[in-house]
Amino acid sequence: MICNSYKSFFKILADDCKLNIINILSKGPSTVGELSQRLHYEQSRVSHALISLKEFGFVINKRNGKTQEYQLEPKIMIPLLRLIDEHVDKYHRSKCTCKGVRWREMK
Amino acid sequence: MICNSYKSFFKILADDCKLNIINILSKGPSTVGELSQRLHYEQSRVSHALISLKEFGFVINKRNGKTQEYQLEPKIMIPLLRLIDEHVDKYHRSKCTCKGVRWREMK
DNA sequence: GGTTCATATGATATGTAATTCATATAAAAG
DNA sequence: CTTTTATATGAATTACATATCATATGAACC
Repeated sequence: MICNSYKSFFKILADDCKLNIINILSKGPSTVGELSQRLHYEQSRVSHALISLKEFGFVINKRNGKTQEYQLEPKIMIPLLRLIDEHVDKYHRSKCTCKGVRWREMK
Repeated sequence: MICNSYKSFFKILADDCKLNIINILSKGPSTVGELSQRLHYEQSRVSHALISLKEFGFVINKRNGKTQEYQLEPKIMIPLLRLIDEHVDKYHRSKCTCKGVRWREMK
């Protein structure tokens, strides 16, 4: 493996499952089970996604007894999401059919 | 199509070809042919990549006679690349075997 | 108008990462 | 120490974006 950090950076985030997770975590910490329920995803699907997000430093976790609480790594995720929001607003507001809705869950 | 702008944002960038193009364009504008030569990519490969970058507002273009000159859209790309550099530095310096090299072309 | 150079478009095949399913670990509780 | 709850791991299939190849458009020059 060489210096393909940029590719990994984007590839990891280019996924409905992980983005829906990030969207929920942007409102506060959550556990694997909670995410799995709210998104109607298999537990293992959420777990796989969280682990790859964690490996790249997008989320951090803390064990609480049996459960594992995940949250966004604020230093990267907050400015990143703001940057994307601004870009999306500017370039794609017109192309987006759902007015005022910044986010909609994706299968 | 619904509001999947976030997914598109990352999906478009999660690609060696487009990232190598962005890397070159970060040093200045270039044409399809120049990029194709420098990267040893098929012309159509570069063209496809540039068009999808353009559709999402990552690059802008200007026709110059027969050639088409592409450049990065500075408002989004400059802060984005800086943000990623910082994150990659912080979280992955240790995992990267090639010291001091920020970028290496990828097949 | 015909030819050449530069880029774009479209359809199919290919390659890679996510999903799924089965199972393993880990922690608490009885 | 067995059971239950919560999460993680691994292997195989599936799904989807990219690469390729063939062709089309577009601009300049004769």
